[in-house]
Amino acid sequence: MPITKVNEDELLDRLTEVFRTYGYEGASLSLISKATGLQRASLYHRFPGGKEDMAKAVLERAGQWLTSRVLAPLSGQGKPVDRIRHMAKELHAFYAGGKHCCLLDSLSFGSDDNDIRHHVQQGMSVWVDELAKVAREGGVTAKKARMYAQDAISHIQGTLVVARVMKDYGPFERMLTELPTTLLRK
Amino acid sequence: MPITKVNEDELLDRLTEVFRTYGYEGASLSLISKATGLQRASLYHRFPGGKEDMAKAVLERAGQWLTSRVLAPLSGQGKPVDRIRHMAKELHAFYAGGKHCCLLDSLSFGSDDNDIRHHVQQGMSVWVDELAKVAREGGVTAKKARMYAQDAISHIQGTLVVARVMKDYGPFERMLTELPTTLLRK
DNA sequence: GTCTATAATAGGATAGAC
DNA sequence: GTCTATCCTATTATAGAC
Repeated sequence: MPITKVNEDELLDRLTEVFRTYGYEGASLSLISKATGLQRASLYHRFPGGKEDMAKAVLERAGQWLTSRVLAPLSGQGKPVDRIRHMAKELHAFYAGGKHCCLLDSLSFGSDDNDIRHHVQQGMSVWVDELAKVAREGGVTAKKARMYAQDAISHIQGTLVVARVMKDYGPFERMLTELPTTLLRK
Repeated sequence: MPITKVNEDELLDRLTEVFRTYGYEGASLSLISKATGLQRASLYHRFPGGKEDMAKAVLERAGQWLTSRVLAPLSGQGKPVDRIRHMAKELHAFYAGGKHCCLLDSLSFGSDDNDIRHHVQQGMSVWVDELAKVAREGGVTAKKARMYAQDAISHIQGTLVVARVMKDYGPFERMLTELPTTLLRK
């Protein structure tokens, strides 16, 4: 007999799914309630701050995932090219081959000065920095490394937009394949 | 003495601004009313179908803009490389150097089977096709031309996401500069 | 920890005067 | 064509029982 109807991990999975798909404003408590199987009041028990708390928890968890599964290996042992290949494999799983949107996209609409957007910016910033670092270790000059890192994030985000709009996952797959080469080109 | 408080063009400009920034769900009638200076009832007089009508009109107009200012010159006279350069210049203006989001991104969230998303897909599809055409004319094989066109759209969308999140417009600018080369590379 | 019930507010949309 | 006033519904949020 479980103490909670749905455990923390599964709850956050389902919350993530809703925020990814509908964006912050589109993710109504009705949708969230349906997706999680919990009534409004139960959701407020878990997230006293309401929807904003939920979105922050979702972002926090995605950040942890990125850090442990992608960024840590990226700054770890082995040849830079192999570490980038590893990242590509992890990203393929994370975004379900392009079928999942990126929270950094779906949660970055709305007014400039909101708390969620600050979290989003932080997440993307860390990612760019780590990518630039591995490119430098691969022999790319500091200036180019930063540009390539930004371009890589741009390409990831862009192919995910195309995937969502066109239901064409080819560009995303291709981008991942080419990532080791494009990030380390001289 | 004007018959209308705001003319059609300016009205659509302001509607575009709101939908771009806040997305479909985030664009409440209160926000729209404030941004346009028109009361709810006046908006319904102009757009009997309500918010959905407004979003469709905004997409329609953006599509016309794209067609006349970008796609027509793209399939016009002159060397392919010059036509692409021209597109880059127009896109720079259209997206205000990266400061404006793309409607194809902000309006593509939500449930799969909604009318708006179909319009969005249509718009992106035409754009990809035209880009592929000019790449072919530039001597790129049909298969590669399609891939390069998808990549170009991906890169445009991705740099706009990065611009929105990071407030860094460098990647967008760079992408436009490199567009003629990347689209026509052998 | 989850529920039903309910309050309070914001959202989309309409009627009718000017 | 625009307005004020109003309606209905959906949304966020809370109270209190179990």
